[in-house]
This record gives sequence, C-alpha cells and structure tokens, in this order.
Amino acid sequence: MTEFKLNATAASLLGFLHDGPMTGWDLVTIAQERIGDFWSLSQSQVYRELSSMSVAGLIKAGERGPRDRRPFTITDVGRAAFAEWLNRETGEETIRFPLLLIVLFGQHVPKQRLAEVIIEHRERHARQLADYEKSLEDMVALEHIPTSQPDPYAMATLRFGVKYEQAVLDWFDELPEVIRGR
Amino acid sequence: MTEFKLNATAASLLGFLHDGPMTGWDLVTIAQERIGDFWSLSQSQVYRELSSMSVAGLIKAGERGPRDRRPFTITDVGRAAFAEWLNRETGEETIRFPLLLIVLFGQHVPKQRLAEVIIEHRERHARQLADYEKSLEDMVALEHIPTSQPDPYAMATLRFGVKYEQAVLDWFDELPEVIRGR
DNA sequence: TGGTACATGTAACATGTTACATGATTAG
DNA sequence: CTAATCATGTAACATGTTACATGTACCA
Repeated sequence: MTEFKLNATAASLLGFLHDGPMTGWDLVTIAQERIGDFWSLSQSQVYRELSSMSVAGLIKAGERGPRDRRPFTITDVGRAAFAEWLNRETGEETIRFPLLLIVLFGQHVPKQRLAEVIIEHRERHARQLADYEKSLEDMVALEHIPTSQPDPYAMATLRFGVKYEQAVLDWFDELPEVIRGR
Repeated sequence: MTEFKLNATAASLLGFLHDGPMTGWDLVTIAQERIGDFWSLSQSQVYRELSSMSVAGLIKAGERGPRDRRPFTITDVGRAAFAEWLNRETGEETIRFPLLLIVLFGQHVPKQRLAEVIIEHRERHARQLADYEKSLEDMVALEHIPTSQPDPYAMATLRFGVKYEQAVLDWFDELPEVIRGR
C-alpha cells in the first residue's frame, strides 16, 4: 500500500465524493458552499488535486458526458485514504487577519483611515453574521418538516460561524476610542 | 518609482523596522511574538522577504557584526511602501480550521475518535485563552506603573484573541451530544 | 569543554492565487 | 443569435513548509 499523503483540501474532496460521483465543477461549487467559510479553495486547486488523486488511484475518472463533464468516483483506496486522514488530522487552525496587522501598527496609520477601515470591516462581519443566522434558521426550520431533518454536523459548523462573528462584532464594539475614532 | 507590491508578511517586517535596525533573527523572534497569533510566518520566509526587499531598496543591510548578525535598516522607499500598504490593504481574514472539516464530515468519523478530537481541541483552546488572559493582565498592570503605559494597539489585538477563544470554548460547550459524545 | 541558544542561509517541495485559453449548452 | 453560465484545463507566479548545512558565542 503506497501511502498517499492527503492534504486537507484533497481529503475534503474525497469526503464529498462519498455522496456519489461528481465532476470537478460540481466539487468546486459544493466545496465553496459547504466548507468555503472555514476552508478556502480555488477552482484550479480542485483540478490539481483531482488529477493527482486520479493518478494515485484514490479516484477514478468516468466517461466524459455533455459539455465534457467528467465524473470522478471514489475508489476503495480513496475511501481508505480518507478514513486515514480523518484519523490522523489534528491540526490547529490558522487565522490570518490583515485587519489585526493594521491595528497592531496603528501608530503608523492615519486616525481617519484607521477609523474607516474598522467601520468597513465591522460592516462586513455584521453582514456575514446575518447570513449565517439566516442559514441557521433555515436549517432549524427543517426540523419541523416531518420527512426532513437537518444535518447536525453542518449545523455545528454554521453555529461556529455565528459564534465567531458575534465575538468579532463584540470586539469591534469594545475597541477604545484611540482606535475606532470618535 | 517602481512600485514594489508588498505582501502582508513583508509589510509587517517593515513595520517592525520602524523601531530601529534589526537582524533577520530579531525579526523572526519579534514577529512570532507580536503577530504570530494572527499572522503566521516562518524563519525562511523572513529571510526570503528580507533579501527581496533589500534588492528592491526598501531596506538596507548594514555591516555584519558578531555571529554574522546583519542588521537591516528601513529606507525612505521602504517607509513609503509600508505607508502605501497600510493604505491599500483591506483584505478579509482567512480561517482554516481542520477541526471544522472533521466535524463537517462527522458522519464518516468513528464516534469515539470524534469525541476525543473535540476534547483535545477544547483543551488547546482553554490553554490559549488562559495565556491570552495572562498577557492581558500583565499589560493592564503596566497602567499602574507611573512611567510606563501599555500599547493600546497591541492590547486590542490581544483582546481579539481573548474574544475569539471565548467564542470557540462557548461553541465547544454547546455542541450537541451526537458530536461531542457523552 | 561541551551543550545550548544564536544566527544565517539554501534547497526542495507543497500549496495557493490569478489569469488566461478554449469550447459547449442553455435561456432569453 | 447572442450573452450568460457551465465546464475543463494550463501557465506563471507567489507564498508557505520542512529540512538541512554551516558556523559562532556564551555559560555552566
């Protein structure tokens, strides 16, 4: 068994492929929707990972369909690699927050500019929170429809988004006057 | 004026160089301390950025001292580039949180493993929160010593850390039983 | 005098970003 | 018929990670 060392991005693609064959396009779309908020990935990365996983036998390309659509199917090797990844991965999160750099170097930033940047970011986060809350409500609403039930795992990641955005907004609102101006 | 397009990492180094000449080693150390929690960077990156900024004339290498220490000084061009960066940069944060991937794919993760991973991460975050709170207390304590006063900008980034960790812990504690086990 | 921390740097590789090239299908 | 969307892929480059090679100065 030649161990193919999965990265988190490739692993996620395998995760999605557990639900059935998908094309690169499908995967880009679905990944951006379902993990894009806490694991960014781009279209070209997806195609790159697909081609290397295909070479390694973790997935198998099917016949090309209309518009050259090419569905990939996960193989047993792929399923094993995914399981192995789930079992091994324990990495910490990476946060890279340019705004905090601007704040840290605040003494070099014109007061006006600093205040504007803060306001702009605060608005972004308020919008993001609203989006998350909306999605969460929609999901919770599913509970009350007999045949459907929400995915508790997806719900947990959404709740993370809500908590995170709330914390960020809180932080904005408690910034001292020197920083947020006014 | 040939515009040298700074990235956030290089810009941060310039930011630190505003306080006086420093060597690569100094910069690695100081950067990890002061921005490492929200902007990771490695030793080899620092040397790489220094050498390209040196070529571009944003910084100037001084004489080698003991142990081959080579201090870099920011130039006027560098100061301008830094100011320009502060004025241009408005990027959003990137969060890459492997744990959330594991949670999202929870249906494929053995219950036991999922619960363990959650516990482990919760502990990490509890520790991190404690660290942040300690540093914050130390900083606040400075306020009561006549001659010294804490840097409000550094304090704000620390407060962000505290808020963030509190939110994460909160999230852990509200996870449903299906996910956190027990 | 020997280990640890200091200090510089490179090499090799993995990952991430941006832009482009090409074409098919569908909806208006 | 034509614009938008779907769909695949590559190229070029920027950034990030890990490991190694080399040597110095300090201090116990």
